[in-house]
Amino acid sequence: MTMSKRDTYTPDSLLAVAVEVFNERGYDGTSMEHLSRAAGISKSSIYHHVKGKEELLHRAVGRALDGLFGILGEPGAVDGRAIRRLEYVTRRTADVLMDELPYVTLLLRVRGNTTTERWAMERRREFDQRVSALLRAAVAEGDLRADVEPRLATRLLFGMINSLVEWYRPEGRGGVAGDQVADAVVRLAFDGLRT
Amino acid sequence: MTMSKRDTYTPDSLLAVAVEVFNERGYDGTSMEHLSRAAGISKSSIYHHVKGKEELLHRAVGRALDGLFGILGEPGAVDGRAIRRLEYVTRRTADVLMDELPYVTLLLRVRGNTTTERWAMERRREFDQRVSALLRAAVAEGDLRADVEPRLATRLLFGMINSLVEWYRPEGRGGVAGDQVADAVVRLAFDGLRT
DNA sequence: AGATTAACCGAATGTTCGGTCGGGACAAGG
DNA sequence: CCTTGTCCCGACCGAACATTCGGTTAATCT
Repeated sequence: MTMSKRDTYTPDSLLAVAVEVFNERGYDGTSMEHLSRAAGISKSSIYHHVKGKEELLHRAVGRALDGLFGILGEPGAVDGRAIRRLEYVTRRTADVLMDELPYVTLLLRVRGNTTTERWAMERRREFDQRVSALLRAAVAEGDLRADVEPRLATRLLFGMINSLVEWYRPEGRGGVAGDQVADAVVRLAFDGLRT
Repeated sequence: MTMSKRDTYTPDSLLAVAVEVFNERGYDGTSMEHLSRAAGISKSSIYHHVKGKEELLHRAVGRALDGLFGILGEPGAVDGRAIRRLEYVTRRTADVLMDELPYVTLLLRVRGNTTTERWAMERRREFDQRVSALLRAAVAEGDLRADVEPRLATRLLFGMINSLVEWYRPEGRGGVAGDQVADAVVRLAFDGLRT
């Protein structure tokens, strides 16, 4: 049987706490003191698990980016007609956003003040470009409206999806199920609000 | 003829500089030192024009909120069928976002750490609720799809519009004209991407 | 039992923060 | 040309900041 070890922090479990605080107060607005209080250990103990504040940020945005880029390798994003692949990526991006909500939230808010933040922004732009290419392909195949510039359409599409991090809260009281949210995203994005 | 006065800052012209820096580095990530360098005057001189960092934030978000609430009083937002009013508000919100870009950008990024930020968040929620009511009315009149929860639809709609602040840059090189952007927003929101 | 080590802490480090203070330059009005 | 008020500066302050350090505790290993 499994031994019950002392209840202690790992870099990852500490990360989970830190990311919550980062999202509440903003990365720059969060002090190590805030983190220590939220984690229930002293400020100096945090440095036993991670090198510093920026390592926590790096781990968080790295995890978010892994989730997003993972989508692009899935069969549904690789095979089939472009519009179907775009629909798939749209839905799965919404899924990943909700599954990895705090990590992606942090990713979408970095402003480029540190090396880590600039790296995150660059990788994120890369992801956007991959999706933009998909959208252009779908326009070329005649399945998407051609009267809106593809880059503009991509940005508005992501704007809609990414806004999830501003208001979506998992299940529980008053929370809509993730499936319904993802459905709504795909429906509105492709067919619009009108009857 | 008019006298040529000394070239000097007013609270408002200083605000314009400050808001740019706030948006680049984030409010918390911006020090008074950063502001002074960007404005070309010393840190202490800033305090001659404004009471402090937070007053700059307050002025900025106040201006953004005035712009947004102004829309709700315009004839196009008051008279006519609900779907037309919603379309009007959607387009005008996009317009205001682009006209007052740096100020609205700051508004959409506050996280609630200070009194000013919490006040801004509350007034913003108020605006969202006014639009949400409009959307519900349009659903009741049968002009909008009923298979997506109105609150959810409102959030996704705003998500799309508000994303403007993340990428729209006025005219100039590589910048699309504001009119075309607003057109695209309304078209995608109401009729979707599909052909 | 004794040695090792991961997990932790309180106190202190140097740095940067938002903000203050006393004074200097300079235009306008007398 | 001398006051007055505006605009600005360098020097400074206490507080808060991220990080380091020397040492303590308590599991685990031999």
